[in-house]
Amino acid sequence: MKQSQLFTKVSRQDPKDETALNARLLERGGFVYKNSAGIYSYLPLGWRVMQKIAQIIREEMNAIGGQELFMPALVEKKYLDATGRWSVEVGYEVHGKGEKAANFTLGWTHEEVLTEIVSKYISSYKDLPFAAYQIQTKFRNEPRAKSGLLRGREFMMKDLYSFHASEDDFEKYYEKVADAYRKIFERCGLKAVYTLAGGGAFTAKHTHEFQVPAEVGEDTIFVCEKCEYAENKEISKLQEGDRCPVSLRGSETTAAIPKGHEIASPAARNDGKRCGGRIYENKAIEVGNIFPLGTKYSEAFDLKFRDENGKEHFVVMGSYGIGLGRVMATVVEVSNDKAGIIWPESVAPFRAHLLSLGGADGSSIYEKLQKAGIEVLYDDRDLSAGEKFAESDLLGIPWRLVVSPKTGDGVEVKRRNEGKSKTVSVTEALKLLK
RNA sequence: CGGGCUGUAGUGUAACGGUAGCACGAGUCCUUUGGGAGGAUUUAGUCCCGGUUCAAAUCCGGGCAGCCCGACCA
Repeated sequence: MKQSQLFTKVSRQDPKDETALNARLLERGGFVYKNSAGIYSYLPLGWRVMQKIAQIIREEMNAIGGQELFMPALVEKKYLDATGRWSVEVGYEVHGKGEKAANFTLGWTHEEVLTEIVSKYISSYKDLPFAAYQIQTKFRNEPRAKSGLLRGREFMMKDLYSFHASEDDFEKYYEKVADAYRKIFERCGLKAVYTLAGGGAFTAKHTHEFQVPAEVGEDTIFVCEKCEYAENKEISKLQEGDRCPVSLRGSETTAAIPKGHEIASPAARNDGKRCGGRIYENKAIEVGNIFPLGTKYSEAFDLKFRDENGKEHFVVMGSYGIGLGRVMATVVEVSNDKAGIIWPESVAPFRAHLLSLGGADGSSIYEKLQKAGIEVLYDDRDLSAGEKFAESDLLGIPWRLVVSPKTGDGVEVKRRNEGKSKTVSVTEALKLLK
């Protein structure tokens, strides 16, 4: 894409009244536009990042058998009445003009909707297990939207739901999803800590969150320095300075640690006894969560199956969420410098940022890059070198290519996260970027 | 939902109760071109409603909005 045609522009100054780094950098760069507090438009650059994140999530969800679908954003009252969640305050009630009472809510979660759908198709143990997910806008009536994209009233979420014939089967899948989540966050360039937590409005059981340590985070977690075992402060009995309670190899699992948790960290498998590492307190951003739902929703919608003996049972369920905007904002929070964002290659809006300086024409290189299938943003505008460099740094595209009278037939290549550049032939540059 | 702070061109900011100014941006023209270039010229603003006053961006009341703290929360 040619930058001269990009309708958004970067701003030199931070937006007023915005302290969260992700909001400042993403708004300045023209990745997002704030329409209202906690409500954002994703502009072309930001939307490309979201698509990259969505694609990574899709690949990992599909890899564990997730079937993608798409459910309504308008959820009829009857669904939430079935579980007594109509009155939960996080929802926005909606009604048509002229109707007195709200008969719908803007979907803030979809357990009920999907469970009802599934109940029309599932009848035998042979139909289980399976999992389905969607990537969709969720609406939550946040009393206080804050921290840029981190807590919004409207946000893109991937929600996966799984359906099982037994608790055992569910638990196996739960671990599978946890692994998929680890891959997703790693691929997005995030170091997420698997954290034991509470379940809020979704379940009375313990759940797990994926937390990325960051000052701006609104959660507090206790993390073991050694094995990375972590608990959310909301439910934890730990304190900073405590010794890690995890029993390694799971042979001495304490009551506080749910089954399966002892394999949270590969490091934990190398030792035969208690971990004993020091516990640290950290602020963290919750980028994903996984919930056991038990039979709460299947009971509400009479979702049953018959086993081998013809006996009826309720389906055991789990739900698993990732906030896409929150992932994007978290990447910005943990990957930046004074000049701007440093996108990991996996989620960057473009792979290369080509700048032409001093009236040089970069169009032939631009075409070659495009022909080679490399996503490139070409800054073909008539601006000073300093301005182009500064904007390029702010946008944070991983590879910067410069053509100018100085570079002759070659092209100067620099990575966003490195200081030095080198001038190479165009062929060489294409090879580097492949 | 409680508390605090703040609302002035597109953005960031100034103005004692008395002429709304500056910078950046944007438009046009010329000159420039390796770390946010220079000149000329144009553009555009006091959140809303009410009150006090000869006079309100400024003081008062009420809304609305934004940010931050708390409560709440995927």
